[in-house]
Amino acid sequence: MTDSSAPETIESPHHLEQQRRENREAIAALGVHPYGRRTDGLVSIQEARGRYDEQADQAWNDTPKEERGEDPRPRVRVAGRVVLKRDGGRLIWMQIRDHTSSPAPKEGEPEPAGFIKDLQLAISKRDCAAPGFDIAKHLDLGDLVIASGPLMRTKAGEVTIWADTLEMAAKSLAPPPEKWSGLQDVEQRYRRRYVDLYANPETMRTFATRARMLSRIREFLRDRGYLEVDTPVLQAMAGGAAARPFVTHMNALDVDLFMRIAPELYLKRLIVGGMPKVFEISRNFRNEGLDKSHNPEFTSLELYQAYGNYETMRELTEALVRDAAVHVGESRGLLPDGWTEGQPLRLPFNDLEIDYGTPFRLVTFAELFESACGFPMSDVNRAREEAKRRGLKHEGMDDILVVNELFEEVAEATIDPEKPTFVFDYPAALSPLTRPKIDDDGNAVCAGDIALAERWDIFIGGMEIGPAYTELNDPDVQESKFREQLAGIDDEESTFRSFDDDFISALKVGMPPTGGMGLGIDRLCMLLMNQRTIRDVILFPMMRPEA
RNA sequence: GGGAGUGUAGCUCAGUCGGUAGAGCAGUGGCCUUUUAAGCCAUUGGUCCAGGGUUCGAGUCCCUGCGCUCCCA
Repeated sequence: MTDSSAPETIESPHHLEQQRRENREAIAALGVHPYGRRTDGLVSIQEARGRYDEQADQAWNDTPKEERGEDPRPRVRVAGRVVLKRDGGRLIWMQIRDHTSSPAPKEGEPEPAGFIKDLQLAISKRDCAAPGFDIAKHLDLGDLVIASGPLMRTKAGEVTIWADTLEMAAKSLAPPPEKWSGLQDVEQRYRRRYVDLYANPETMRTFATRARMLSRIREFLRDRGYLEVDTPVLQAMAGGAAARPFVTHMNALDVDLFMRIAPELYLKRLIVGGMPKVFEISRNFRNEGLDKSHNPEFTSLELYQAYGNYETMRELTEALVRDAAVHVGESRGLLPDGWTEGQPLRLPFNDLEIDYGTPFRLVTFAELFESACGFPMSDVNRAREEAKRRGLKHEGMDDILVVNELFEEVAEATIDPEKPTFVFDYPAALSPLTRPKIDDDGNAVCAGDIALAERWDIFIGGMEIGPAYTELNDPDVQESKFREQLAGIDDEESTFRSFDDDFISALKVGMPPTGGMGLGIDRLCMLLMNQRTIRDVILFPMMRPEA
């Protein structure tokens, strides 16, 4: 920075950054590199606290200074971000934070499960080796430091590293959020997640839990013999779901491609090829709106099992969701002591207490429709009247779409949100990739005139978490389903019907009877981690680009 | 798309009836070797989202636009 530009810099809104640059220079002038170096032997704050030895500390304190020999107190080396600093002249106190630690709860508030408090450092002019004390003098809140020394407890009872070395790990040039209230601005929390993560440790906990949940799901599936695979994100045809795709262009081949809206049609090709049990935890992309349960890119689990059906998938899904709930509940300290299979396991979600422990509820589409609407879904004329009365879309729409509209508006709302619920046997016309339901004699099963399909959807906490099918494996029926066009279908639904010639070819090779399911991972995270919006379980949610 | 709310210092927020822009934290300069959101003294820091209007005078009232949040579709 030249002298001529200095006045301008001081006038600029970044004068706080300028002051930090000056502190960086002061540290560099001590011969210390302000951005640190490789450091081995670090322990987390959680580990450091665990190593504190009360007896050794007592023994040391009880020994007169002149009789002291080897210091028996455990030594640790810890890295962290300076979140509080109290400069006491020749003794400087700091609190440092890492991914395991949090600020002390406000007065009167309880400590959350697994709470680990930020760690205190004492940097004494007398006891800390040069240039540690001089570094400490020039530290700003937000700087990253490495301290080592014995673990002791102060008069006030605070476990502390009485540092004998203090090293610089990185200078922070950005002014940190307010030390007590953290980063509150919702938009800034998403845009600057790197600040949110350290300033609001609850955010760190949420994403650590999400990662553990995903590991657990993979372990659960691996243990049951499912193979994790990767299928194309860039697809010439976006199939397998009803959604508007993102379009992109591939220069080398000069073709337009779509970002996948679902991996379904590729995973089924793998079943054709002879992989018996596959799953993919995939990022899908849907060019639609943003709201508290929709992000344009989102994570889902899709899974297929040869020689299974939608019942197989129900059993698996219930076990998987319960297993995830147990593990998340455990890590949040919400699992009742001595919990065993079959007992209620209630996890909070907003105002709800959702029970993942006892068997999930099973209900058919037709039953739910009739109990909510007061007449059977096969009475399509009443359905039309009812839709009209309620001001729902109905004109120019196929009967079955009117029934579906009514189901989504009226019947779904009657599902107990505190009780995970499988809704079975959707109308076949709504499920073009699903095998029609047949009885033991091979006859189509209908509700009145409406043919049913072997599909369920699972609802938890008022959200649809995922569907499952007995997969349609008859290439001729699949081909006619692709060609079938319903009147009044919207653009998104019509992508379901886009004709994938190669997929038909695959089915012609022969796909075994197969059960398949999909599960919205982000929504499952919202539920199990009690987060109100999908943006609180996605590290970098979609935001309008800044101007 | 509709409705409600909101936008003020780096951060968290006040700002009354329209009358010279405020606090806490952070920062800067001091004092302090057991502090706990340390404390004490002094102090820097503002395009009040943008544009227009009303008015002697607008952070405040009106209009338009933009951003963000929540609710509804």
